[in-house]
Amino acid sequence: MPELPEVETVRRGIEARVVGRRISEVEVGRERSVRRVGKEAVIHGLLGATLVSARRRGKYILCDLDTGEQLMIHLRMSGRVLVEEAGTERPPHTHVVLTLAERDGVVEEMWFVDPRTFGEVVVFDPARLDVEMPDLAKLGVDPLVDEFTPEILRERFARKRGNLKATLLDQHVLAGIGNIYADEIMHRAKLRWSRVPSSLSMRTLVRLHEAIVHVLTKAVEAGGSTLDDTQYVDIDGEQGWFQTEHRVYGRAGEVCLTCKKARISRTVVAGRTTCYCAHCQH
DNA sequence: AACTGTCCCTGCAAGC
DNA sequence: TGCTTGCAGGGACAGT
Repeated sequence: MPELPEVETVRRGIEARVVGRRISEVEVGRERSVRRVGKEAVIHGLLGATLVSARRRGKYILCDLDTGEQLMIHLRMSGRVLVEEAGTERPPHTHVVLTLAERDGVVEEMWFVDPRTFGEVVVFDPARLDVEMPDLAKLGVDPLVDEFTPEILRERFARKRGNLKATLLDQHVLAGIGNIYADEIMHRAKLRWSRVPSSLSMRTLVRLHEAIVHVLTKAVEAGGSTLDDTQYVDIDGEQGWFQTEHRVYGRAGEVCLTCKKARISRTVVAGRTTCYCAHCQH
């Protein structure tokens, strides 16, 4: 499932293969994928435009266009972005196709593919961010893009009386962490999901901060995680391999790789499957 | 204000 | 074998 590392991998692919290219044709097959602003706005906003950058905040991919507008892509659960030569057979659930004008005699297409249709493609005027993209405007701190220190973590956690896992998943607090990396981060920090964020000592916050940066950075280096039951791949169709580094996620019932004593426990927190080691995490 | 539960959607795997 | 059921989950939204 695309979280910060998977989204960052896709962003890099867009930067390498799509930025600088003019969009010569736009096809929208499924209107649900463009539900926020509608089919006409997306087609009108992208046709003839050139992507001039590919940035990311949390799980949002943001591309500046030479028209002054921005393209936003959110993969949600099952979204994928692929670039293939025009004429290549498109996979099922290809909902948006951007044809990239000919370069070196080759015409390519950027596909937005999304079986579960939670993902979306939006074109908007950045001056109207607060109105059109309130979720993006209220996004929390991105641990790899924004300034991120243990002190910032302390400020963000100060009034949080719920549990640590729900807080790590709250995109208004920190942006980019999803279910897999929340579990992996808490295991590295040796913290139980049930800890209360506002009660954590500065020493503990320093440990958590290190775990957040470490896990996300290593996962980005690995190209993200590709799980058995999902089809996450990068823009060239390549899998990530961070799943081989997972120490708790998807390992319920197996022996903990760190203490080699306890078996990984499984429970449901904030509606999400949660895996942790009861021996290592307190 | 902060937190919890529900819903959206499809593919896949387990169970009968 | 072929069906049904459950599960996966990001984030908006409604309700407490």
